[in-house]
Amino acid sequence: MKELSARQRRILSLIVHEYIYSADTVASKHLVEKYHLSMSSATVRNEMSVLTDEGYLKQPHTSAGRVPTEAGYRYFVGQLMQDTSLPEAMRRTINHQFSQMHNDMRQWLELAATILANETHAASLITAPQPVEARIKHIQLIATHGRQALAVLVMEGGQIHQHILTLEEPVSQEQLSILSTKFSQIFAGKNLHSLSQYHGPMSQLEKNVMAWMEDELVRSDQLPTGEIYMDGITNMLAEPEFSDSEEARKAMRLLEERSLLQDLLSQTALPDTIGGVQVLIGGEGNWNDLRQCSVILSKYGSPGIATGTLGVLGPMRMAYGRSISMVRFLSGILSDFIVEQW
Amino acid sequence: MKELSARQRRILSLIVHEYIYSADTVASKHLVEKYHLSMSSATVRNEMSVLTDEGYLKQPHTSAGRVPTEAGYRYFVGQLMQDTSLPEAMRRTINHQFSQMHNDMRQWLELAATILANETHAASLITAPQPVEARIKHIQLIATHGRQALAVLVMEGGQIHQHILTLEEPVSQEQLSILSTKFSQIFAGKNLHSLSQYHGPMSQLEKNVMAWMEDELVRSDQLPTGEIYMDGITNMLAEPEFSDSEEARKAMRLLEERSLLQDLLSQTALPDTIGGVQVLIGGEGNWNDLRQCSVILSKYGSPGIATGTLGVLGPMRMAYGRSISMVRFLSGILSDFIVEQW
DNA sequence: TTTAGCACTCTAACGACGAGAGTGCTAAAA
DNA sequence: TTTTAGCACTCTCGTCGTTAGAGTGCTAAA
Repeated sequence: MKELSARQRRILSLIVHEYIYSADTVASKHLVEKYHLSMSSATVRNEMSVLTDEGYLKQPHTSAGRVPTEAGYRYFVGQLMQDTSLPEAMRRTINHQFSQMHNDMRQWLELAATILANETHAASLITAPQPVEARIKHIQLIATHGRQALAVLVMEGGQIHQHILTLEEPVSQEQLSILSTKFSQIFAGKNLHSLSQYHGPMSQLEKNVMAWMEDELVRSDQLPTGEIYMDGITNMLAEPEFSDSEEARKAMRLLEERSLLQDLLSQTALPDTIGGVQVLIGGEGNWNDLRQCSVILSKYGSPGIATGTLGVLGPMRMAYGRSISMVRFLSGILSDFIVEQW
Repeated sequence: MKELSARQRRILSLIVHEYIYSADTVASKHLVEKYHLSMSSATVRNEMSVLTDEGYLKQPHTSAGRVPTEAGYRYFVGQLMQDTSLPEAMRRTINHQFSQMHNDMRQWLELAATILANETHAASLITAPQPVEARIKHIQLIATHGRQALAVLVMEGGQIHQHILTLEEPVSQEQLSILSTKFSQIFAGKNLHSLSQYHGPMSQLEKNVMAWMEDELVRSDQLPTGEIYMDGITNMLAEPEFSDSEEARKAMRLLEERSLLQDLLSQTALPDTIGGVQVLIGGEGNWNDLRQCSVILSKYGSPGIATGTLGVLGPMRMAYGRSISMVRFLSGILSDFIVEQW
């Protein structure tokens, strides 16, 4: 596979641009006219022919314009795309929206998902941040109602697990407070894995609490993360490539199937990586149902504290520049939030 | 609009059945053959003609079979449908699945949404249960990390609000405990509306807590509920009426737009109500985007404690009998859970 | 190396056509 | 009076042939 000449690169770039814009095959003549190229359509045709041989373009049928191939998109994203950063005005608008939120992670994640979906016209996905290396800081039990008690586990990072315990019999707040103090002293500084080292006589209540904490451990261990925030799923349906609805279903099934989605979001170390943003084109890897789609992913958070993943899923014919900037920008916002809050 | 004869009712019923099954226009001859009717197709045709005049059937074009109209479905649901209850085996299977869950509301709601979607082949919707008449029982502040504190508000029903407060400066757990006790004494038994009656000098911390509680009040006041659990959205795409994807988008947009969805789910006092289950056909009311759809809704929970809504959204050509039984059954399961747990 | 010109190919749109499905009507049968 | 057989009529759907137009690939000249 030869190096492409500057002119070939230019033409490839324009074709990708134009196709992303119009969703229609792009013809040599059209290109020359629209971009006032200083060459004839015949010349463009020759170059297009080369690009086709090299595998960057294809034509749906013999006498139609060209369309980028998967390789074409990949070359575009990796080599041609100028790294547009978001216009200042938009940054400000978005920052403003976040500043009007409460300091609530959920709300921020929802807002981020909404903005991401609206601005990219694709489906947005965000996993809740997953705390790193969890150590227990404090345990508090609170009587709520009858035989119910709320157990709160505060971790050193500052994040919280909680659960409602159903007790054998009602227990007063005093007793619960005493137990809280005891447990806090025993487990402070330990991580959840060291729970199993604690043995000895336990009341029913204590067993209850222990059982829950172990449960919490198992859960935080095996699930890469918990909730997933999404928005803009219907944006996909608006794209012409999904008008047949069978293709759309395939891609969307993946969004509903949590386990598949988790797999996808935990993808890492992929070919095209730009400043922490990963681009998966045409379901590269083994995402058969995503052959028509591209995915842009980025981690966010702070390595020492907690990390999550955010990204967009859209048709391969996607505004990569804008989407990548958007993902990167929102990743930054959420990271800052985490650092500040935790 | 005259009364329908028994035979007319029978034929209407069969047509609705058949259309729900086949998604295709149903012809007089087809009906006679498939169901071994003891009359000729001509007779059926005459009756179909009457049913068409009465507005229960229509034909897509002059020489095609009949298809139920909105009114036809409504008559079917209201008058013709025999009230099938779920087979015992299925009840057991489902009960078993729930029994294997932890006592966690979230998990139950998710499971219910999944089962509902799979069994009805439609999209399922469940709102988290919303507590009724909230009175404060206890307030607890817990130091978490630096200037962060977790504030927990326990209501008499037993449900919990919580929030992470960011304080002006670090505050020790002792101080927080003192304040917790003070606030608990002042507000115990009050509902959130009486917060505003408390005035007088307050520390920055106290103001902080108060502000949050008022906030919580406003939120629980205006939002009918919080989270919404869904599943099976892609089931809609599989239905032939949504193969054109434009219609599908309209309906799905509604699922993404939280505010619209809230409106829909809080619909109540609708025409067709069967044992607490409400059936909305063809977006009756003013749901223009749901013209092709039907919605089956039921409240669940316990009037004194907390209630939520669950339901399914599918094409008008939907298996009403099965869906209604399913909704009713799951509504019962969730109600029991709430009564038991709270 | 570029470009004008032209032949060639393929799609998309259109209309014609026939087959088939299903009805509505009429007149006979029950 | 009700049911049914028979038949003409209507409308859709798939197929085919045709055409217009878009766009290419190639060739030969600039």
